[in-house]
Amino acid sequence: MTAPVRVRFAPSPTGRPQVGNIRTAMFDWLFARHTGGTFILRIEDTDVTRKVEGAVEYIMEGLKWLGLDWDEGPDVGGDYGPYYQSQRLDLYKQAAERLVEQGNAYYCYCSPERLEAMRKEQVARKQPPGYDRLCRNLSPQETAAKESAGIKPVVRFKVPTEGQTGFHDLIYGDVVFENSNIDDFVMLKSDGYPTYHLANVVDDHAMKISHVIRGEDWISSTPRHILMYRAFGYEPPQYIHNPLILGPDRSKLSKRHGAMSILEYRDDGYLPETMFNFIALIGWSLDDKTELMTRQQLVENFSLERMGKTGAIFNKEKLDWMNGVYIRSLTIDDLTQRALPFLDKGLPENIKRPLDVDYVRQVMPLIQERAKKLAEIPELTKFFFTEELNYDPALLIAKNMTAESTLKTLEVASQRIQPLSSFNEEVLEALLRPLAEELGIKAGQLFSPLRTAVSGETATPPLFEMMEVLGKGRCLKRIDEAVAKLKKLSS
RNA sequence: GGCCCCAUCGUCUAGUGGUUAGGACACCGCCCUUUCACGGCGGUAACACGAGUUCGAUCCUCGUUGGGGUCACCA
Repeated sequence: MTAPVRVRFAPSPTGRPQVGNIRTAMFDWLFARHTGGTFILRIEDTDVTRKVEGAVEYIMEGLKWLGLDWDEGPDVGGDYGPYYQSQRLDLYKQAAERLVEQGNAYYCYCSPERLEAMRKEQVARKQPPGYDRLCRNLSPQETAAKESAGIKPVVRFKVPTEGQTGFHDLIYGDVVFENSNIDDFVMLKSDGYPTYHLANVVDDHAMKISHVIRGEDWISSTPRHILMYRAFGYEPPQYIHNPLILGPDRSKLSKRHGAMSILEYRDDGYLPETMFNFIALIGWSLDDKTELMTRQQLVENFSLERMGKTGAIFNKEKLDWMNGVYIRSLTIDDLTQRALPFLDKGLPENIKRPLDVDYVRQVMPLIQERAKKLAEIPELTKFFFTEELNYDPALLIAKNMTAESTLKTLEVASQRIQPLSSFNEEVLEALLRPLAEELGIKAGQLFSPLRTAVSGETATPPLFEMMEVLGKGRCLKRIDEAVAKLKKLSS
């Protein structure tokens, strides 16, 4: 019989959730949901010095945004709490003391300064850096002396000096390390907090975690964990290390690369559907062609076996493409609702708020297939909202046209548009396309100045649809303004 | 540097002891077209190298090279 699947995402609250960590959380979640297991959120706040205020909230915000709901965690509780490691200090202390009593660990009184000097020297002598085990065999008298001197010790694990320690990773297979290459690492710090090594072993066991999914950068410390499980007499969980997300230079993705929190992607206007789909595809694939998948499809198809073992560069261009695909798949109402906050934030301040939702809804179809991120929608649509257009009058003049001919063309267009009783795409097309012919110019030579006159831009949605949304009054006013600009230009 | 991991187009990837080595992004053409997009069609582009095993290796083994990770009282 196999134990029920219980996986945890165990972030350290040191800032905003990075995509690499979020990906691990996604794999945890996908695996739990696929197997009907339990997904647990545990906060590893054992480094008082690195703790960042609000980080836990950010992490939860990021998870929720992607729809990664947890079954047990700090806010929802569960049978294995508390879910903050800072609230489980006694457990770690007891565990550490137990190993000391068993002879698997010992108190170390070495000062940070001594350790620092030791390391420096080891590096200078080209020796592999590592604790020299000075305190491993302290006599009771020496220990007593250190204690009475008031030195707060750390607890170090007594790593066997011979033999090997290995484990079977579900992705990487068997990985074996020589014990002689592992130093006596710290389990419990002098402030009474555990290190990651101790805390994760104690908690994963206490919380009955069945599978540990984490970044590949943890592989080299896994033997320490195995050694601890053995010392405690616990059965280690299954390990699944996944390859890292790399920056463009192929090194581990970090702030140096502008790395970015998942929340920044949200604020840039990437849809959660996109991020979910895209991130799942970094290091995992279904087959040789399926790329666009819903959350549900991902849950159904996810499997550890199809995870790769090579690090992957985060391909931003492809992300943009995929986001465009998802934006295009939205209904107009949905797109409108999602765009609203971005418009509110990104449109010039002098535009009246709140925005007219119905008007926004009319504009959306015109940019839906053009927007790659929600955050670029204000720029794409600003001329629908602003009164004043500022553009270089020279942009009004199309190919093989002059200021004079353009001026004349616009004047005629204005005259013809004025009497229109209905003002929509069809009517405009029926009026303007023949007009170009009548004037003896190409369609583009008429449409292009109109486009610029009406929008102030040279790249816009289709002219007639745009004019329809803008409305007759505003279009005429803008055409007349363009005429005035041209007059000024030629005078 | 020690230890560990990895290696298919520029990028993300599929793949098999015998394939024209497949897909996607990007890129380049062409088409559509009032601009920009979208869309359609087509194209350039990869098995790091060297041995070995084998009738035959991209695929299996070893080595080389390259890249990455890790060596804290951080996770």
